[in-house]
Amino acid sequence: MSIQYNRLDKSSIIEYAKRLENKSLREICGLNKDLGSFMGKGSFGQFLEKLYFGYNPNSSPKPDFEEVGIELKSSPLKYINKNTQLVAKERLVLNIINYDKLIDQKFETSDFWKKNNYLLLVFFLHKTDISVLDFVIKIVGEWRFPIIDLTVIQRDWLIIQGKVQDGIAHEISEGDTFYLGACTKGANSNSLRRQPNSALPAMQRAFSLKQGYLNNIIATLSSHKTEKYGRLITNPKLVEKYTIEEIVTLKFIHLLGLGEKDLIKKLKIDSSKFSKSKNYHSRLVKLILNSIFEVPIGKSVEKYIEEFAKSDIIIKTVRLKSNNRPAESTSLPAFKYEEIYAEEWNDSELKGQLESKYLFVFFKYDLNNNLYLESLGFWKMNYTDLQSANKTWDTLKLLISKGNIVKEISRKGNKISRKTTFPAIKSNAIHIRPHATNSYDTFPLPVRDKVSSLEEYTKHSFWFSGSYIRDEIHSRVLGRMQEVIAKCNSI
DNA sequence: GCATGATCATGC
DNA sequence: GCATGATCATGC
Repeated sequence: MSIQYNRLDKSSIIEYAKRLENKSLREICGLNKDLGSFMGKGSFGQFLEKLYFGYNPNSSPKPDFEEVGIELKSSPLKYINKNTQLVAKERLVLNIINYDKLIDQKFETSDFWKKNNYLLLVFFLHKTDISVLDFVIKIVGEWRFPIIDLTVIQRDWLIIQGKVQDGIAHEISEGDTFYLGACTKGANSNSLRRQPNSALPAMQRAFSLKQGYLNNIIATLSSHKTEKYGRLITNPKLVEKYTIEEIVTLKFIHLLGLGEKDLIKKLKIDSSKFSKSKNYHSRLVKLILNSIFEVPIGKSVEKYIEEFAKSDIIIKTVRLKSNNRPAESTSLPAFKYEEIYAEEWNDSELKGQLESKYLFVFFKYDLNNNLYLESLGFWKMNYTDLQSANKTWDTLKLLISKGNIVKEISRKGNKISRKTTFPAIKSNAIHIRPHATNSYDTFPLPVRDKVSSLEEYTKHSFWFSGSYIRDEIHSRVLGRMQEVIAKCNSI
């Protein structure tokens, strides 16, 4: 095929790219044979550049279409909600961070901004077991960051730069930031890099757009856009003055210390429909958030409030006893044994969950045993704890792959109770517990369990341990909230 | 009173 | 019918 566009003309490039929609590379490039190795994560992008746009993939710090400042990026999509909705399969990985150069840069003239301020995005539907040449391209469009997002992104960039300047590039986490992350690039010790201001090596990282942010881009570019969003940040002036964290905290100040019943009364919440549910307090918190942030009925605050959706915020509600110990540990969604068996830590679901940004809301029992709203705030797991979670995950994976799940079976009448070998609560940040409707609610095992001979086992999930919530999460959230309030009071 | 296994109400 | 976000129940 011939390549028909003009590198010096923006609209010619965009128009040419648009022709990809609803076609595969094989179709549009008229290929009738395979081209060797098509596996590997970046290969779609490489073929797109080489076969369709006719230039060789490079790792230049300049945009791909240098003359007009456009950077070409491709990224996989997947279907969710029973194949009705297309969403990003993963974050969008941008340029690799050069730690040495980053520390002296200004955002406006940084490598990140020079390369990525004007993106041409090609989203394709990912499928396993087919050649990348047959992936169907679903959405093509140009993207420039809206000014209101840019303040958040610039602040994110500064947070990442700050960690590198402080010699803690090895402690960077995606949970540090809202829209722009710094994700690891490469899976093993070959991916370690030198960092300035510290002798410790750091994982190689690249700037990336969070999955939630990408989903917002997808909804915006997609012609079927029906999603409506609400905003925390209603104008650029607000976000110049306050961070997202401060905006959320300030909205809550007048509710802190209020008892459950007062909150329900004050915000006119109807909690009667779920008063017997075990997730009562979580539901109550969601309704409180809906009321404060004016979320329409039937929508969730995580998906409706644009800033939460774009930064993949996970909301958790905890009841604290008067000694600050949580009444219960906090669960993550149930995992599939087969997935743990098949995945590596760096691509694991757990790592993704633990690198997220959380919004924790704490209720506490007063001396009369009444619950009141005590504190709230954003939290992300630190580097050391993430490493300890990695060990817990490794242990679990080993047990699953050896079929060493059940330690002991006991019977009482017709009730069977089983003890597992799974990592226990101890002093660990996370542990593993059942998470099922009952013990017959199971997921298949990749390897038959040796003791019980079971081929499927009660659903389990990872839990944040009670002592970890008290010592790490709650104390950080409370301290941070007090700092934020003090700072805002002084403005 | 904690650790651990078991289970629940509800929404989509 | 299952995922969700938890709490309940029991033994040590």
